[in-house]
Amino acid sequence: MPELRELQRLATQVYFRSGKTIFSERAVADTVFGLSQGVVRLYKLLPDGRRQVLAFALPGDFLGMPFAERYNFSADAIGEVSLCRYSRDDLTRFIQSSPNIMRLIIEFAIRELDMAQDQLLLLGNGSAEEKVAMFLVSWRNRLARITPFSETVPLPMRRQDIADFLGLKLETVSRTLAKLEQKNVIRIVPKGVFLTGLEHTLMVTGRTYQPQI
Amino acid sequence: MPELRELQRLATQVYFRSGKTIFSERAVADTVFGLSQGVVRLYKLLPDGRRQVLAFALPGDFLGMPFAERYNFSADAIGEVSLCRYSRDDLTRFIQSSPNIMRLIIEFAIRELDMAQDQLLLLGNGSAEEKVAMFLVSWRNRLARITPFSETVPLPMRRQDIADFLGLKLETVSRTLAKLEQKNVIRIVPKGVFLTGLEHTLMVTGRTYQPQI
DNA sequence: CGAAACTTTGATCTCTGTCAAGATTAGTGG
DNA sequence: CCACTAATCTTGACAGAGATCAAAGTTTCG
Repeated sequence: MPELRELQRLATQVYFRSGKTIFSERAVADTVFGLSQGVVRLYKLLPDGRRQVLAFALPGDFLGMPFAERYNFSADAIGEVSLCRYSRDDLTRFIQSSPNIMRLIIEFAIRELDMAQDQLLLLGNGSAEEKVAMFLVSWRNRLARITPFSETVPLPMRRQDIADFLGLKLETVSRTLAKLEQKNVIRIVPKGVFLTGLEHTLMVTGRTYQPQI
Repeated sequence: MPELRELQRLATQVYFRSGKTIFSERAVADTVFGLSQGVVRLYKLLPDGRRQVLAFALPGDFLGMPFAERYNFSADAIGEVSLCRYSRDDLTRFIQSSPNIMRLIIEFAIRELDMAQDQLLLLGNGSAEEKVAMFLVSWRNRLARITPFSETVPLPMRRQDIADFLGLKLETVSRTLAKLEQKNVIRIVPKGVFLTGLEHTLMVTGRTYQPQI
């Protein structure tokens, strides 16, 4: 689509170091980001400090929605991150200029919604083992779209991040990974896991998250 | 907005009796529905029969998304329901005809996404009591937008539906309602509850679901 | 009225959370 | 490069919220 070239010109490259917050929930969303490199955790906080990680964004993902007044969640860098920053006004003008782009945005929103709903299914119904297994498989599948496929899956995020994503405690994540290793369906390696027969333990659903864009 | 009159002419009124399925997940979405009267439960199923209720739709809500190829969830009537049915092609043409409408759709999608993410926060972090209390308050608030405000909140859905919405078992929902009644923050009445000091028990978050459209 | 569906309540069990102690890894400065 | 400290991760023991199993009570509806 020729419009996408145009979009490039509106972007400013920005960088964040590991752990830095890119934006915070409820802040006015005068900029929108597209992730170029690295991994970003998107999350919401409760007043008492409990946290729900909504997603781990990968290169190609949008952070924040055009047309949303404020950010609906916070985002911070997991490792070094580089982003395209767009001014919201520029982006809005750009989007409004083309029904094609409009439609892309709607389809993007629908995919996001579907992913969130799949996660609801998992959070509401899964055992710890189902949750962790499902997370590993869907993470592997998403990575496979942007890097050469490998059964050794890097896990740049902390155990605490995974726990908050799955609605578990970090000890439970750790124990569950150990259990999966006992079952010989994964092997835990530094900063990642090596997947073997994991799919078979996933009777939870034949579906995995559809990667975006 | 004058376009909304136009939209009326594209609709066919349809009716469903209590318990009937309006559409099923994964089916080709050649029609889109707007809910006129009644309550609809939106849900996903796992192969083994576990169910996640994603939302209870109220009059004014859209069921299914324009531009989505297939339904991402199933929907059935809770009580008698009347709907506006639109052919997807008609609706697509109509939407594409106006950037204003396009934008409304995007904003609708964003609201839906935000609601889903709030529910993730609740499912991942809430105790049974927080979940039930939060459900009652947000349900009351949504109803308040379409019917004269009343502290007696009708609950047309089954306990099982509430349980599947909150990621609990129906016995737990029943027990938790009983506990809230003991605490004198609700009173259980036939087909509903009477709310008294419930907000105070909600330290979970000051936020409640934003009703849609 | 009677059967089926739904809800409540009770007893027990189990998974996950909680608390705590080590082990491992990462980061820093000498 | 190594020693030292802080952060992260693993593992253990125990407790508790919610699940499971079961039965009784209530509502719905033909």
